[in-house]
Amino acid sequence: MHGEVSPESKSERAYTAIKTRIVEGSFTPGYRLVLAKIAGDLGVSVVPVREAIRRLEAEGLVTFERNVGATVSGIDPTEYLYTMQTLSIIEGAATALSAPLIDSVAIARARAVNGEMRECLEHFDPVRFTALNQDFHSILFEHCPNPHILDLVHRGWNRLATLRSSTFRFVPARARESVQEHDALLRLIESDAGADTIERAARQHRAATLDAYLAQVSAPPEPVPYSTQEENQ
Amino acid sequence: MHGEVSPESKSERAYTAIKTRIVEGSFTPGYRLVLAKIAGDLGVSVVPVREAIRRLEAEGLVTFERNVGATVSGIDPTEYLYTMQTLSIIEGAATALSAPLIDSVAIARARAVNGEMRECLEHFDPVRFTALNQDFHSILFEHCPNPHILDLVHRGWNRLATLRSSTFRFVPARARESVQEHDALLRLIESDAGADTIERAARQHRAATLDAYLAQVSAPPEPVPYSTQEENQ
DNA sequence: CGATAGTTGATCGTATACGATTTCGTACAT
DNA sequence: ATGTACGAAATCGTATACGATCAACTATCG
Repeated sequence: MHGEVSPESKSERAYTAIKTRIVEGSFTPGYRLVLAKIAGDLGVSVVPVREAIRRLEAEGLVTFERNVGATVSGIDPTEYLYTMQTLSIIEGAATALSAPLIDSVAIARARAVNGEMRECLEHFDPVRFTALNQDFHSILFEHCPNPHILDLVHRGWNRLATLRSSTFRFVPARARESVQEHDALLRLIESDAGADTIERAARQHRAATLDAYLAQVSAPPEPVPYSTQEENQ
Repeated sequence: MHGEVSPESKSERAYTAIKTRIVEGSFTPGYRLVLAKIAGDLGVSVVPVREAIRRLEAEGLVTFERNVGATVSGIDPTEYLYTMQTLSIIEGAATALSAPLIDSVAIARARAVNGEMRECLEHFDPVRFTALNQDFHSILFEHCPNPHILDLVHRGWNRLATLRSSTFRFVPARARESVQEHDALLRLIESDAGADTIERAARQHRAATLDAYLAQVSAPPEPVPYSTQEENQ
């Protein structure tokens, strides 16, 4: 048992391994990515790991500083804001472009997922709800014919995943509205509403979640021990 | 005595060097990026070059294939289409977000640039016109407060630069319309039109260039797959 | 007691070396 | 003449080695 043809390079494996741990949350924001450590864990040398980290850097999942090292990015609360805003635009467009290509089967699946979300509202589990939320939206934008846009949407979701906020943990009230808006969105798509209408609705849907979050964090008295300056609006 | 403290790593230098040559066009699409060659030219080893290429790969400027190598991407004409469509969305949003922050000085500068473009129409030089076009739009979106979006706009422009088509070489007729639309866009911004209006105008402006290009390259007047007919609602 | 210079350890940056894979040309057989 | 098999050259992938840099700690001086 030797020489199994490995279809993916070690660099690739390092990339997916690190990315997975970041997205799944075992590498939390701020986590220090030490090259030798990771290389050791994966049983490879540092060179492939370096390449992997360069890619992750270009994607914005990790922050890199010369002669210091890489850390999982996403601590900054303004980062969340920027990411959500960007995603509202990109995902809105992706959903609109995708809409004409969504068949009734996909609609039914989306509706089923949204049903689960509705059930989930009872004994509320923010993490599960967020996961379902991603499933739901994936169904809607995954048919987007423009691969660039689709890629940007995925990157946006990954970024959000690193922030691990589960958003809805902070604004549980928003969850209920969210489910309703999902239904409305599905109806729009089903009725072949104009791309413009769908785009606006999808963007608005996400923007509303962001607004709810912002309203929430600006009210409570407990300031975060890190940096809490900036962003007045 | 020893070399001046170099604030940037060789990896960094390799990155900017390669990127510059791609954007400036001395590395044309399809160009084969041989690691050892580049390393030799830059007087470094292959390791930093590999890292640089990984980053460029993640940005989409180069395409990478395992055990084969990297090539400057952008040969595919559909790539142009996808990039333009994506950019129309991103740049539209960036311009709209930027608009409220554009002061009269910037407006004046933009108007001056557009004046040069108008002059340029006489003895038409597509390359110069395209460069001015970038200057013009840069003034409009550069104030965008969301760094992610701004970054995406830059990446989009870079991608376009690699395709080096100068677009207007293919559709010179579009140049004249373009200048007029620029004026209209400036008027909208000056009059504090709604973000929505500005976004729509900016997006439409770029989409129209894309449509003109598509109409040009496909002689048979087929309904174009990804054009911008989405004004119904 | 506080501040600053020196020292040590951890970690990064890059070069070099060598095995692995692909590509392409050439010779041979049909 | 065409197709296949073999082999050599080019290029990539990864490991290892070592110098460079940064951060933390300690010791010494005021």
